[in-house]
Amino acid sequence: MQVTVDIVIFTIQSGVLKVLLVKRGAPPFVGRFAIPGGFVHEDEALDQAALRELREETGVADVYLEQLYSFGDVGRDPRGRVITVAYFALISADRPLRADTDAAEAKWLAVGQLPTLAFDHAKIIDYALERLRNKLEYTTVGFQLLPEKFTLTELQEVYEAILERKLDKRNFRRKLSLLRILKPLPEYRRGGQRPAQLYRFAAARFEKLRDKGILFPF
Amino acid sequence: MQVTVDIVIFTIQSGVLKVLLVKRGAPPFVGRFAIPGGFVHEDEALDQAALRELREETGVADVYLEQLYSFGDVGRDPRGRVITVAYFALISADRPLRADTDAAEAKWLAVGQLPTLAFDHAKIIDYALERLRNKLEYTTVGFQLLPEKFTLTELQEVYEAILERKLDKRNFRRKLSLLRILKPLPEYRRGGQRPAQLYRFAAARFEKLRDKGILFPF
DNA sequence: TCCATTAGTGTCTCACAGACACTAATATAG
DNA sequence: CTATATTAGTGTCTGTGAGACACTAATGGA
Repeated sequence: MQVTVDIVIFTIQSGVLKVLLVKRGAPPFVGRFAIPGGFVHEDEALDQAALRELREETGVADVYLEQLYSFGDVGRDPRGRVITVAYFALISADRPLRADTDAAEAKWLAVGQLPTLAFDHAKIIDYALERLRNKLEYTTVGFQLLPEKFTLTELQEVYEAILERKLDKRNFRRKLSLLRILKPLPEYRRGGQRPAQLYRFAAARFEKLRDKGILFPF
Repeated sequence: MQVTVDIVIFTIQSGVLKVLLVKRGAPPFVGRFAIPGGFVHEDEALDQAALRELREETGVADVYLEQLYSFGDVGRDPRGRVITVAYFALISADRPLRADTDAAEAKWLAVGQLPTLAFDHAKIIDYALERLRNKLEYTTVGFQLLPEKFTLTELQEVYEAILERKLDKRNFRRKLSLLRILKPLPEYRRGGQRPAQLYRFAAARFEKLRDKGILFPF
């Protein structure tokens, strides 16, 4: 029995949630898009395998990565019995992928408009999306999709892109300020119209809140 | 690479949350308790393998069963590289296990007082417990641990056993009655002092609520 | 300097969570 | 048979947080 890891890698580009897909160059499913992944080596843990694949495909290392679910239907890979442990990862829009040999055929596609995918990867992405939407409501994963410094509007756009609905600006900001997990910086983002205050995520404060059982209310 | 499924099976006995464990008769970890499990066959899906193991170990079939997490550290099985897909199952207290050949050494142990377990099974149980506590708050898994007909006090005791804290009787009942997912039966449980009304779970109503995004508030 | 655009701010209402104490129905002991 | 112990069952009040809602502030560009 063979075991692979496959990784659903999300990012947000211009307010649209996208997944990283690679075009397959070898059978089966030649020419189809698939999520990046590969076989687990004999001497590496599952998480390590996922990290390795992520690094190989994107060149990035310190990203949010979490195991999603294992898919093991009998016919899911025409080559034989292959079980895959799916992961999902979030990377911020400001990190360009390295234009690598492997990644030559890698593309970011909007989750709303995916073509027919290889294997059962459509199902895996659906599952990842569901998990992402749920986690958004009680964790801080949303911040993983932003650069270190961001404006409140940018943060709100991340939530709106993932949840696929508009949020009220005043309510959104009120909730965030009650949580006290953002640190305002003495800097502003200029270039639009009125300059917007930049913030960074204060992870330490969040840890304390979570220990008290206070969750993230979106 | 070998793949197993392991199943954390919970039940509640006299108000105490228990896990089904089997004493190992063969190396490694002879004599230690482990959660039931076994190798995934070449021609069966993961879920099927879990169902089969569950049936073999307990003799019960239609129970709540859900994939938990996959554990694949390199050294977790001294026999070699074995990845396990862990499941968790809930069975109601009124279903006796068959006293089977396999189950000769099977025992229900309270989750609070477990001995040292084989493999990484302590970690797996911890993870299952966490999942169970979380799911209790937004799903109806609690009902899976009760027989078809039950009293409100019995239901509350299930919640208290899993969450390890006392709940207020009036608040508990008010919330349940607002959800309208219980159907009162024209029967009473006698034998204690004042007879208690019996209820059954009205699954159809719950589905509607969940579709509307209304969650389970405990 | 006027206008278009994006940033930023407060109140009110409603629903739900949690704290809290007594009455009702039966079983059992004397 | 009566008293007592035990478990079942019920309502109110208060505080917190979610969601609906509209205007002013600061800048860039025409």
